[in-house]
Amino acid sequence: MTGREIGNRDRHAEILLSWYDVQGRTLPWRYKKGDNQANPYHVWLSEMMLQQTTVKAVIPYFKKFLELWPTVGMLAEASLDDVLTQWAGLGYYARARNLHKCAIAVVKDYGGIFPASEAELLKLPGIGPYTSAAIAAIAFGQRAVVVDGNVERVVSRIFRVELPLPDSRPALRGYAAELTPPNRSGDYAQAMMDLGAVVCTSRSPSCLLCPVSCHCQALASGVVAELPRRKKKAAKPRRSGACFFVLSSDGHILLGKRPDKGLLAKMAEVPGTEWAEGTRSIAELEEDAPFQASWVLLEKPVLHVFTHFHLTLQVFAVSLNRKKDEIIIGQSSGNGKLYWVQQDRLAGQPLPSVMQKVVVAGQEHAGMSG
DNA sequence: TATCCGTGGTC
DNA sequence: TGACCAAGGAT
Repeated sequence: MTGREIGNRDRHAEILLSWYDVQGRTLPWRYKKGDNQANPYHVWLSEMMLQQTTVKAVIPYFKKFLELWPTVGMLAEASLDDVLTQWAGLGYYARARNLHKCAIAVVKDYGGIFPASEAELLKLPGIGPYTSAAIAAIAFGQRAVVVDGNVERVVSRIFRVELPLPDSRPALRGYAAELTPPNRSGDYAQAMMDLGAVVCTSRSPSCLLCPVSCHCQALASGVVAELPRRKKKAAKPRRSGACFFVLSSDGHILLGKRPDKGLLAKMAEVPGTEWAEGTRSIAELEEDAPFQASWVLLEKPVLHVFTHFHLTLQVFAVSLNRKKDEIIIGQSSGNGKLYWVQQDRLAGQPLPSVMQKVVVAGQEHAGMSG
């Protein structure tokens, strides 16, 4: 290590904080000029939503949650079903279940006041190493080493780390710790993440606009775009199944509730078959309908990509008279009873995006067939 | 340690 | 179209 590089490390935080003071983004969960400190509830809520999720996707959800539940105490008193409903579309629904669980724990164990230490925060549901460090630094001004995907990318470039992720994680964390200053820890953390989000991006980084480009070993070596390296991921398998869209003459749709654990746990669904690898015949799929009816197979299946598999969902549809037919009704995959929901009240249901697609497909079909 | 867990955008 | 990626955590 040369003397110049050591000197650069000392200057790194200083330069980055100056850049942040001018270039830092205005985001709904950041304290505004004139406020002393961010609101811990706002910081926590935003960090939970931002896990593996883009700022753009989070902003409308963050605002909606604050309007509905302005304090952690009010969120704790909400029903899990309401929280899931409002979270619907944002993905990774375990976050919403942990959000609710955590709010209850903060009220019960800490009198509704978030603990300020990284170690205490880490004990709470849904709060891991990244989120505990981020809250401690941003909400409580404590020195904490905040390492997210942005920081990993920035640091791997500054130090030209050739070892691929995730093997490089311990080394990247060590470098991040070296760079983290004792003061303005929260601003520094957000500055690093802003830098990663706006300048030191994964694709086509803007090195000409980078305030710390003179410290960047990857830039000096001409390998910025190649870092960080990552181990190749396995190809996603394909699964398929069917959904059964039932529309009543008085405008109700039949829904079920998913199991308490696993994929899309506790969310609402259009009842259907299991999602298995391989392709079953249409006739075979129809045998799994919740009841006998004149099912019509929609022309186009619903396609959806989950984290670890591709899904092709055949959609069967039927219209019937809810009162006259007094069905019949089978069970959802969650082993619960199916229930009717008015079409204009679907926003009150915790329907994940894949099921929103199914509903839209079914409604389009119903509209076309009169 | 490896796998599971959503979604939308980009190239 | 498909692969990759984004403010990770739980098991």
